[in-house]
Amino acid sequence: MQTTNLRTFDLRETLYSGQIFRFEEVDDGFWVRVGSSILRIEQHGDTLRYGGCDRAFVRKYLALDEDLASLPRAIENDEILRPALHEFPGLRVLRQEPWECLVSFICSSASNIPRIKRKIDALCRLFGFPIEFGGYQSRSFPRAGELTDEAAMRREGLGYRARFLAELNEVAPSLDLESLRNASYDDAKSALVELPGVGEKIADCVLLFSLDFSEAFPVDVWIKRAVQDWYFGGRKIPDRDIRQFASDRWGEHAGYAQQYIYHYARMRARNG
DNA sequence: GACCAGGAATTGG
DNA sequence: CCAATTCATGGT
Repeated sequence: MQTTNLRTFDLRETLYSGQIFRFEEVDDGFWVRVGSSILRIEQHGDTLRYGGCDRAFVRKYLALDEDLASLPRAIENDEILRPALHEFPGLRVLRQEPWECLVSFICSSASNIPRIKRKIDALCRLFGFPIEFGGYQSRSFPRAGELTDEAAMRREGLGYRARFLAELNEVAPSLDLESLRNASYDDAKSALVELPGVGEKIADCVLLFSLDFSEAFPVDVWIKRAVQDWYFGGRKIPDRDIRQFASDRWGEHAGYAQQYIYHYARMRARNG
């Protein structure tokens, strides 16, 4: 177990903000499954204790290397987001591995979080291999090319997403997601929406959560309702106009604005 | 049992 | 181009 010091980072709020689905809170810390690894991560004040990976991985995955100098001001200046920033000052956008992110968010389509978790667990049971760390046992996330059995995925409750995943798996060998980092936001997004089961929302999730496109603004139903209610007096606004609004208002920080809107809206909904 | 959830794809203007 | 409908399944 190693430790590292932090300035502003809130592990708990970050993990519960809808970016990843393979984690479990146990004994004042978290088991986080990523790829074929199991991480144990605990936060005690501004100290992070972790095991199952090295320091470089933690910095990359938790995006502790990110330059957030101009972010607080961008959100602080938005009077609607200011309370969200003050309530969750350590909320961060993680940096996931793109294949796992893409597959996970294809599973997320038309599902709430418990259902998303079940679908992803089913994929790991079907196509992953056993993994263990610190007495915690689980299964690895399927790699590109390993989502081979559409019928099995249907039996395990993946529904119509089974066909998308099987089709995605077919083109996976020629799919270089990392190379999209070198493209413009528009070009990278255009490439992603060509993939089966990937529309603009999921493309934006992959761009924001794994490929460092901080301007990406995924519009799901929570974001749509919140933006309509908070910025447009409750009027119905098309998704395209919501994305344009976000780009105009927050620019390169739209991704973080989205994360604050999503988490804040969901936490408020839970408390009535 | 009807209806809803919630994104993508398809179909019908 | 835009709006309506369909998809698979679990929850109310």
